[in-house]
Amino acid sequence: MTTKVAKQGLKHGADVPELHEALEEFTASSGYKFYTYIAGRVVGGRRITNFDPRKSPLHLTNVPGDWNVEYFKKKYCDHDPIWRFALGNLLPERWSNIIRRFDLTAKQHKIISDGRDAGLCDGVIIPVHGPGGEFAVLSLSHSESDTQAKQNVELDETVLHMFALRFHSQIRELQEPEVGEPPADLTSREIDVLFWTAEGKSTWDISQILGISESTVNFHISSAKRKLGVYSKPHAVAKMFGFRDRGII
Amino acid sequence: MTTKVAKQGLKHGADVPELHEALEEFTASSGYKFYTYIAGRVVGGRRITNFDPRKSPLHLTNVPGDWNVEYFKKKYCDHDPIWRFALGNLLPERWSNIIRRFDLTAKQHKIISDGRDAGLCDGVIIPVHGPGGEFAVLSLSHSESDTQAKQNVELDETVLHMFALRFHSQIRELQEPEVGEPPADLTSREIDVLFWTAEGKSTWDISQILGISESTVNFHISSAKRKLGVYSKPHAVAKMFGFRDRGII
DNA sequence: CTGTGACCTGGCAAAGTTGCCAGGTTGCTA
DNA sequence: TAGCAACCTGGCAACTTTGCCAGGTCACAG
Repeated sequence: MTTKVAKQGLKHGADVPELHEALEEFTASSGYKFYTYIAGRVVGGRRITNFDPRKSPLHLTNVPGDWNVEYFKKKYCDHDPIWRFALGNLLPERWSNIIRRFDLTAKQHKIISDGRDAGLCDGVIIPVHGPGGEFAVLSLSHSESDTQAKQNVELDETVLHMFALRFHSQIRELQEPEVGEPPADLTSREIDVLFWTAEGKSTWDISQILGISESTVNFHISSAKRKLGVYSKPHAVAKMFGFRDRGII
Repeated sequence: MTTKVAKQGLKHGADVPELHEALEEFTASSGYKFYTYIAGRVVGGRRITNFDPRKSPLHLTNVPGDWNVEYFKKKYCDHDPIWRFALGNLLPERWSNIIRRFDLTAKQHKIISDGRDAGLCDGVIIPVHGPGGEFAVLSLSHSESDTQAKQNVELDETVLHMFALRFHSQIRELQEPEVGEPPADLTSREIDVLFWTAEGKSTWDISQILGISESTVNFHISSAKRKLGVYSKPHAVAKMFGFRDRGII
C-alpha cells in the first residue's frame, strides 16, 4: 500500500455521494469492515456541532443498527475514551491501545462494552483537526479483535491517516463554499485590539496593555467592526477566528 | 520516497535537539534548502503564541539572517498569504500556487518580495492543526523557483505532510503535558445562546430567535461564562471554540 | 417523594459599549 | 510638498451588558 492508495477515488471536484463511495471502497481495500466518518466543530470541549446547532454534524457510516444515533443521543461522546482521545490527539491510534494505556472509569468501560455488543470490537481512530475547532474523525473497525482479523498485510496507519486528511479536506470544501464575502484587510492595530478583546479584556484594559487611550481602542475596534461588516465585539471576535471565513487576507 | 522516509529520525522519546537534527536531515533528503518550523496556539485568528502564552512560539529554522525575527516583529504574519493559507487549510501547498490562485493586496505582494530578497524564493507550506487552536507550520524552501531547483525526484507532498505531522506530534508531547483546564460541560441552551452571540445577535435578538425572554438569555449567558471562567461575551465566544484539553476522561 | 439540574422569568444599579462628532501626528510615496 | 493611510485623542448620548437578587416549572433518579 503506497501513498497512491491514500488518494484513490478522491478526484478533485467530487460531491458528497462520490466521496462517500470512495470511502466505501477505501474501507474495503484497507481490510476493515465498518467505517464512521463524522465532521463538525468542537463546542465546549467535547461535543461537536455543524456550527449552526440547528443542523447535525455530517455523518457517513455503514455501521448497522442505531449505534451511531444512540451514541450521540445518550451523549456517549462526552465520555467515550476513543472519542476523547481523537479530540486531544493528532495521529491515528488503535482502540485496543487506547483502552490499554488509560485507566478508564466504569462509565467508559460500559461505553466500550456497549460498542462491542453493537459489533464494534476493535479498530483504529483517525482524528482530523482544522482551524477554529473544526474536527472530524474517521473510525475504521471490525467485529473481531485486530489480532484475529485478516487485515491488508501492507496496512499502514500512515496511509489511513493520509486518506482521512484528504477525504476531510475535500468534504470541507463542499461544506461552506462562502465565496461571496470579500476578506477584511485589517490593520495590525485592529488585530491587536480584537486579539485582546478575544482574551476577555475591556477597552480600558486594552488601553493599558497597548499604552494608548481608551478612545483610541474604541476607534480601532469600530474600524475593525466596520471592515468586518459586524455590529458587536463577539461577532467581530468570531469572525477574526475564522469560523466562517477561510480567506487568506 | 516511501512512507518509511517520513518517519526517519523520529524515534520515540526523542528530545527537542534530537528532533531538530531529524528535521535538518529530512530537509536535506527532501531536496529543499531551508526549513522553518513554528509551533504554538492560534490567537485572534492569525497570530500564534506558545502553548504557554507567556512564552514565544517554538521556532526551529536554518533560514540565514534576521528574516524570521523580522517576520514576526513587523507582524508580517497578519497579512502574509502563505501564513494565512496555512491557518485556514489542512493540506500542504506550494507557495507559487497560493500566490497564483489569490488576488493579493499590495501589502501582501511586498511581503512575498521581501521574502525573495531574504533568499526565500519558492517552497512548500505544510499546515498542522491540533485541538484548541494548536497550530504549527513546516515551511520548506529554496532560493530558486521550484521549476529551476533540483528537488528529490521522488518528492511527494504526501511524504512531507506525514513527516510534518509526526514531527509536530513528537514536539507537542514534549511541551508542558497538561496546560489544559477541564473542559466546560455546557448545556445545549448555553451553547445556543453563545452561538447566536457569536453570530452578532444582542440578548434581545436571541430572546426573539429562541422564543424565550431576554432575562433568560442573560441567565444562560451568565451560566456559560461562569463555567468557562470568563467575564465577557467576546471571551466566552473565543473560549467556547478554543478549548485545549488532552485528557480522555 | 425528595433532591438535583436544566431551564425559565423578572428587576435593578453599575459598568461597559456603540456610533457619532471633531481634531491631531507620523511615515511613506507620487 | 501634497496626498494618503495608519495611527492616535477627546467627548457625549443612547444603548447594552454585567452581576446580583428573587422566584418559578419540569423531568428524571435514588
